[in-house]
Amino acid sequence: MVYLPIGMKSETALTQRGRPRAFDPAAALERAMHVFWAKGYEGAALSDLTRAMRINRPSLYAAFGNKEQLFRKVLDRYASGPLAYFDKAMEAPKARDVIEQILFGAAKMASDPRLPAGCLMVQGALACGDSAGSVQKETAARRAASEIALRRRLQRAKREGDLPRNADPAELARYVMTVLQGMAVQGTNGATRVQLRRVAQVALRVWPKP
Amino acid sequence: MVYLPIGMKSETALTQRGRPRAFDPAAALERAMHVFWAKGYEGAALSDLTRAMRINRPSLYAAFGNKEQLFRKVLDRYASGPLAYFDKAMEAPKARDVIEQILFGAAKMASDPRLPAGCLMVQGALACGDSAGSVQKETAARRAASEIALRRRLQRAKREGDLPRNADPAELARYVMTVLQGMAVQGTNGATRVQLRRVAQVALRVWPKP
DNA sequence: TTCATTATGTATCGAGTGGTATAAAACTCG
DNA sequence: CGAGTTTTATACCACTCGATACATAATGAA
Repeated sequence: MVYLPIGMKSETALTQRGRPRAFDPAAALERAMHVFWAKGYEGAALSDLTRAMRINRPSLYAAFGNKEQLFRKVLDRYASGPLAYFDKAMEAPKARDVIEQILFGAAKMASDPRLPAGCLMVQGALACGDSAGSVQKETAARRAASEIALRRRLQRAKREGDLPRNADPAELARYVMTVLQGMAVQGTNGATRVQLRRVAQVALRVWPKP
Repeated sequence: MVYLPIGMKSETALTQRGRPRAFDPAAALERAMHVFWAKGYEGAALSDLTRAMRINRPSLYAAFGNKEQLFRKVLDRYASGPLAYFDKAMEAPKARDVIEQILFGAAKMASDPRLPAGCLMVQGALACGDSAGSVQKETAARRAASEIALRRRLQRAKREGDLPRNADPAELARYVMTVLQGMAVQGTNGATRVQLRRVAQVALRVWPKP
């Protein structure tokens, strides 16, 4: 499971030396994601994490750094896993489809029975103490980045005549992100998939006809 | 500042005995609210609270019980203070005005420069560890209660012909709560008042004409 | 085998947590 | 003035937190 630096001479190439890992880092990271998702950064104690990941503390530190670095790796995994629907939706040809896929994707994810409720990017570190200020900024920055990406996508749609001339991409993007984040909160409150889908449908009524 | 039990005989009536309080409990509670609001329940350490409240630990425990009871008292204060716009909006005669006042009230509060960003009821205990499970349920229950109150108000509006016959009060109420909670998240991200007002205006476009 | 290397398991560290014991201080009542 | 009562301030408690030291186990290389 060791990734060889490419281009290394075969003479000095290190194969796997020392005692091999007894766990799968990807699976452990997935389990850590669930803990952070359910309890938040501060609410997730290292004992919670190691228990769920089925490794002990030194293994966690050797493989992932420390709690904060583990959380950042979890955020990456989250963005490329449960949140993948977002980037995928951006590739839809029509703006209306982009928004539909985003809203219904969020409704699906935030109420997936196999996953913790809500959204890690929202509830992972929304309000926390000073010691978690760094990860708080990180999640906020990622949320802001999603909004910017969506805004750019809507600006493109406007140039393409896919949105009416009086439409405002910035405020539409912010509106959609607001609904998304609200759906995350609703998810933690136990909202069902049907309920979230209906919220998405209502939210979609504001969409301008092209 | 002692509340006399009514009907007590004047002979045994206790006036203020013992050393008097050196602080104003209402002001201390207000300061505690700001700390919980900014840092969340778990992120607010007792040392943060006592420093902000300008009292020491035993005084806090004597006056407010413990951390959890203090948080519950803070929630009450929050509901009757910064969140008062919500109950007041429910008294508007027309459903459309109710929703407008709620959305613009939230935009105003979540971006008030004199207050922490966002909404205590959302970020106070959204995702947290097991030890905070009780307060987590409390904030979730209060959010749910607000949604029920709003739904009832819209049901009344429908009976009064203030909403079209095909309108669904339950899903409209859930939609409005979703936007509100999303605006709280946007507030923590530093959204300005103008930006939040625009979100409110966009959200209002879904409103059915009566 | 023997050595070097890496992972594991236990046990522990200092710091910070929520909460409290205790005694001095400040008041009212008699 | 005491006597009784309540608050304040200091110091401390047991516990949990994130993080690590250390010895052992398990592998590849020599």
